[in-house]
Amino acid sequence: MISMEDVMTPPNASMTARERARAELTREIKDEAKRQLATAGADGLSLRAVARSLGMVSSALYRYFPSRDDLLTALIIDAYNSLGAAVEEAIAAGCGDDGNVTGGGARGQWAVACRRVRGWAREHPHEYALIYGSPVPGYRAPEATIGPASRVPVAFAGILRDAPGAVSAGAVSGGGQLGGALTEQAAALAAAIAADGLPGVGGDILVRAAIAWTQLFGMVSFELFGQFVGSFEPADAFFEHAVAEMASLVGL
Amino acid sequence: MISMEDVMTPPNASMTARERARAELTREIKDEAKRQLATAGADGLSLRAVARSLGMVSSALYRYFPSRDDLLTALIIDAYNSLGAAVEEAIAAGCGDDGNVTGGGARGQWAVACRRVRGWAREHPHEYALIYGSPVPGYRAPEATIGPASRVPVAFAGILRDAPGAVSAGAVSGGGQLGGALTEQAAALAAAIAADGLPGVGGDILVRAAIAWTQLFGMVSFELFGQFVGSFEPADAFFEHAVAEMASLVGL
DNA sequence: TGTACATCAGTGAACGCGCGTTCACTGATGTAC
DNA sequence: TGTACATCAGTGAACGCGCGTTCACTGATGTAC
Repeated sequence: MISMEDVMTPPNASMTARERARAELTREIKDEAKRQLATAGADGLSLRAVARSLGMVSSALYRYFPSRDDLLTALIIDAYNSLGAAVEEAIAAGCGDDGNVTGGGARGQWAVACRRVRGWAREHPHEYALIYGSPVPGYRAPEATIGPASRVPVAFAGILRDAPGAVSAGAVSGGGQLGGALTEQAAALAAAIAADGLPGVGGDILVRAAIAWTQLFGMVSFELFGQFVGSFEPADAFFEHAVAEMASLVGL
Repeated sequence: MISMEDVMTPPNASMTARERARAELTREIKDEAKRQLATAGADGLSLRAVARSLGMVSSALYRYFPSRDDLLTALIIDAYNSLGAAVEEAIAAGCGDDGNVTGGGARGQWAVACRRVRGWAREHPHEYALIYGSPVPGYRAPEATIGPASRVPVAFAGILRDAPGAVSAGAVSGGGQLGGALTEQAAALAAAIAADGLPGVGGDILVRAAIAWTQLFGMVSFELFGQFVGSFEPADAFFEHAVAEMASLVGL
């Protein structure tokens, strides 16, 4: 069996030549696989084609990934982490995709985070499709993807938590108080997040973060998957407008 | 070549036996193909497997669809039309998925339309993935899909148009006036729609409809594609809450 | 420092599979007179 | 109403292709003494 460390470990001075070669080739295999996603999609990802591009024989890949699905899983985890890190860094730097400094404050952070998500998606459309597109039939994402997948929503919740006046913002403009079932789900989720070491996020904030999060990814998916063709394409102006509207909706 | 009429024509009394058989088998092929989408996804859709299930030899399908891509196109058009009709009917009837009559008015219509979209998607998850999921690599949707694809957004725009006070609602809560580029795109789109025979929809309304539309499909996609696992699942309560919030956002 | 053994990476052949599409064909259905 | 011909539906064999995965193997790298 091949452990997660094989997939994650970066090259390191204290490694043997064998270990260094292994880490490097593992990365090269994933890089080539990502390149192939672009032309064939997740379904068409072929171990044989990857091996061919790397000048290896296809059976050699089984030294690195025990099956095609494990390679897919590694790509999915990489994609979530890449997007998550990009968003976290953008929020921390308070800097947009285009280099524009957007005035501080939670509303500015919100805009910056949205732009970074869109920017990342446009830079890596096939990795985006891999994680936010239709599921690959017959493939079930293992537990290990859950953590990386939550980085973006958690980052969004963080923006809302740090917003002035967030604590008392139980009721948003139009929806009134949360319903009973939703309150329970949100509280359970807040507890789970607190147990993971990120306390201080109220359930109502999580609900608003989820609304913002779904809206944002709805827009990005529509743009990337071609639903805007013939209407709001290019989507830049629409995106900026919608981001501003959503900021107001979630109380920023 | 096989024309679109072959794909669309329903059985009819004035047809010859041959024509009736052809219409019926065309439908059966599509039905079986839809069933297979569920297990294999769009990429895995196989002419041979469809033929096998129908007790035919694979080459016989070429009498009905000139290639696998043409069959896919027919399925996509069917799916758009099925969803579009469901939403239009729900709005006209003012009745929700669950049979609840939601009080009249634009806000009630909005909720009913949203529930119907979600309901249809949950009833036909694989057809939903076909039209709103990641694009099938190597497949380019032909022009013929554009009309059916626009039925839902047009229906949403219709709700907003008929809302009291819609005409003067140029500025929504948080975003202020539309930017220049967005105003132009919206105006062009409004003109295109008017030319198609559905006049009276202002550009600002189209922008709001698009915001609502992306939010709605973002939620439905997240639910169907598994992004809510471990948080707002089941998504019913969250969905209802978000729909109410969005109604306010778009001025209903 | 040098040797003996264990571990690992990569090879090449093979297995068994399913796919889309073409083509010459047979037999049934439709049409024109 | 009956016959002659044209059109169409479905068959079965074949082409050429690529895939994931297994397995016994060779040679290089690492480790323990």
